[in-house]
Amino acid sequence: MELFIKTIGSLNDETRVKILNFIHHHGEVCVCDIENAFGMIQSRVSRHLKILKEAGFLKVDRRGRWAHYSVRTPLDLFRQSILEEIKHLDLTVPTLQKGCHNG
Amino acid sequence: MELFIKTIGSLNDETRVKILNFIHHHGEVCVCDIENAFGMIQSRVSRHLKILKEAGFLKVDRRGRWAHYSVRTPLDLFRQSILEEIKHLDLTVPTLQKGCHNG
DNA sequence: GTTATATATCAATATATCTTGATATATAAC
DNA sequence: GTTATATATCAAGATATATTGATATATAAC
Repeated sequence: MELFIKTIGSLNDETRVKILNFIHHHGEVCVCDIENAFGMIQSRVSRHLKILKEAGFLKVDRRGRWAHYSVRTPLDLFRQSILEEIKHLDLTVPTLQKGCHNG
Repeated sequence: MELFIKTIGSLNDETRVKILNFIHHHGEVCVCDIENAFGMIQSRVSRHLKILKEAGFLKVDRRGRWAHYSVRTPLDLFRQSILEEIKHLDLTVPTLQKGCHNG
């Protein structure tokens, strides 16, 4: 039950649904990509990513100074069906401008 | 997005997950069945049922003084997959003693 | 009509969650 | 070593949600 509630709770916030959809759409992004795309301050983005990671949706790959987030694979069927449902919401996905403060 | 958050939010509470599982397991129950099975006061049960109904999981059939709740059919695949996931949690389902204060 | 029962809703308090700004950590460049 | 950048975490206030007890509504029995 605990993990189920954690998984559900991670999606009980529009911001996180949008961030998860953004990552799912673009494949792999770093924290500052999300800051830029959504115009959010860093601490807010970092906190939401942590929640989505602990809910089993995301993985992190740390390379140098950057933390690269992407959808965890393989993903169980339950989380897959949630991602599908989110995709069907047809949310506007902000464009991704790669290059954090150095493009 | 609004309905998605409403659906997710309805499950972001252990009590409601247990109530939904209880109804799914037993088929059709009235409000007092849930009061009895879970030892909850009526206003609390009524409020949770309303939230689950508005989230698209339950339907009500009012017969006389009683409101009979059951899982909505047909249920879309997304909500079906959530019900399945809840079933796999293997929660303890309280027994159902039919007959509200008159058994 | 009155009385009892089943359910729904409101108001108040308690609890949890989100956002922000500040601070901490960790890597890279120098 | 120092300085700059990327990310994580903490503390405080703001917002949302859960629980309770009281009240409202609606049906049934009398």
